[in-house]
Amino acid sequence: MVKTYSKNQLERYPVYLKVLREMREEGERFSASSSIARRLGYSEEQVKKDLAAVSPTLGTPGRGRDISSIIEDIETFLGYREMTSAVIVGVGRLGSAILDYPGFADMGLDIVAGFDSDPAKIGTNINGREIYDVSRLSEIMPGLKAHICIIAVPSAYAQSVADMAVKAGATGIWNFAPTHLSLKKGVIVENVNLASSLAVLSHRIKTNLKED
Amino acid sequence: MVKTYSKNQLERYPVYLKVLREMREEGERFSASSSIARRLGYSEEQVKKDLAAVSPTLGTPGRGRDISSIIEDIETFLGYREMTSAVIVGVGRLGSAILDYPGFADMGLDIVAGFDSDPAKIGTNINGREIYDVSRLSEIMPGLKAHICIIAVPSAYAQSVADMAVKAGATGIWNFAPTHLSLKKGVIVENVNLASSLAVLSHRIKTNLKED
DNA sequence: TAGATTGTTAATCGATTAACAATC
DNA sequence: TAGATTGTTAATCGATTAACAATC
Repeated sequence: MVKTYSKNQLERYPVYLKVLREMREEGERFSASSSIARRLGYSEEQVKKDLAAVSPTLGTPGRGRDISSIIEDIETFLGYREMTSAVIVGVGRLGSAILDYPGFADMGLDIVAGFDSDPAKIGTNINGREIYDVSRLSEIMPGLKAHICIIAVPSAYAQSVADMAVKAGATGIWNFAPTHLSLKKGVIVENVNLASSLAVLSHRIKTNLKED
Repeated sequence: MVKTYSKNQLERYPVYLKVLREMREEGERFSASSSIARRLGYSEEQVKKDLAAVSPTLGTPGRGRDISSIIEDIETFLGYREMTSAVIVGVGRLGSAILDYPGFADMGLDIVAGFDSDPAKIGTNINGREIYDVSRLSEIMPGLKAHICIIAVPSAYAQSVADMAVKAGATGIWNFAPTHLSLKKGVIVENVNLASSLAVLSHRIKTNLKED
């Protein structure tokens, strides 16, 4: 009887959070599933189910849910209220964009160090995070107590970086390289695949045009 | 009897492409669904269905499919063999990383111009693409025949940029800002939402740990 | 009280997996 | 020919939507 959450469902929670915070900014105190659904283009039933699945705080029939409570419940569910350490490998343009983005801290993700192979970058500091030689990954990572490795290196190096990271204790890989990684069971890989995202966009546009 | 493709399915095609190109590099000429499935951790049936859905070239029982033919068929299906023009709004760290990435051209996406509000960037050139003042978006975009707008501005500006882009003829929005956009029916929005991606990763790691 | 919205069970819809005849 | 793998139909599984009693 353990609750399970599909990938799609998990992806919706940060979206709810965003909208609920907006509603709170606008001065609302309570929100009905129907109003959230309308804003997001979701069905009302889906919103009800999704929120009930993570919120022990019950809603009030006739009035809706207390916005601050759901925000808190979603934040707790998503792990935003405790910090997890991560390292990033590859601090090129994309990697430094990630390091520079302040939002991850609010999501409970603390990127504590960076690694790169470029001598010009090694020893520097990006946003207070030291950049080390990637060859020292397995030496340094365990001491940082980081179990998430963000991979932002070119495709060709991604698999070997992932292998090193797993040896150094990574249980989760956030892969920004446009390539598939094979890792032993038990290691979670989440891919940010722009080619896939673009495929969806292009196909939808094409299909949409044909309909007219 | 028109074939339809789910979001998940569409997202898989670029992954197949990557693996098939690797197999070709390795000197293979034919591939069985089972071997592709094994590499990717997909089920064999899924691979068979996915490939059959986009490939008019039939496979050979007992031998598999001709790798070069499927590659060609997937590329055609994904629209990689004809160019579509796009503009990008916001050329900060993320925006310039996107402009700098050479891969999109191979996916049929031609980013023809950039827009920003920073006077220091306006009038410059990134990778051969002129950067214009964002206030001139509606004036310049129609002449570029670009119907896709990539949004890489801070959240607060994303909705108004999207509205401008749609007025200027955009039918597709590739949204990298961490916010939900509301647009009129018929405009396709595809979000690259790192918060959602991280939510999936974190939850999977947590669940995984509990299982042990 | 009446209206609105909750939480939840049942029905539907869609996607994935299993099974198998066809065939190179 | 026998083995392998195809393409496709049927079965299963899971997620979304519909329906509705409970209640503030």
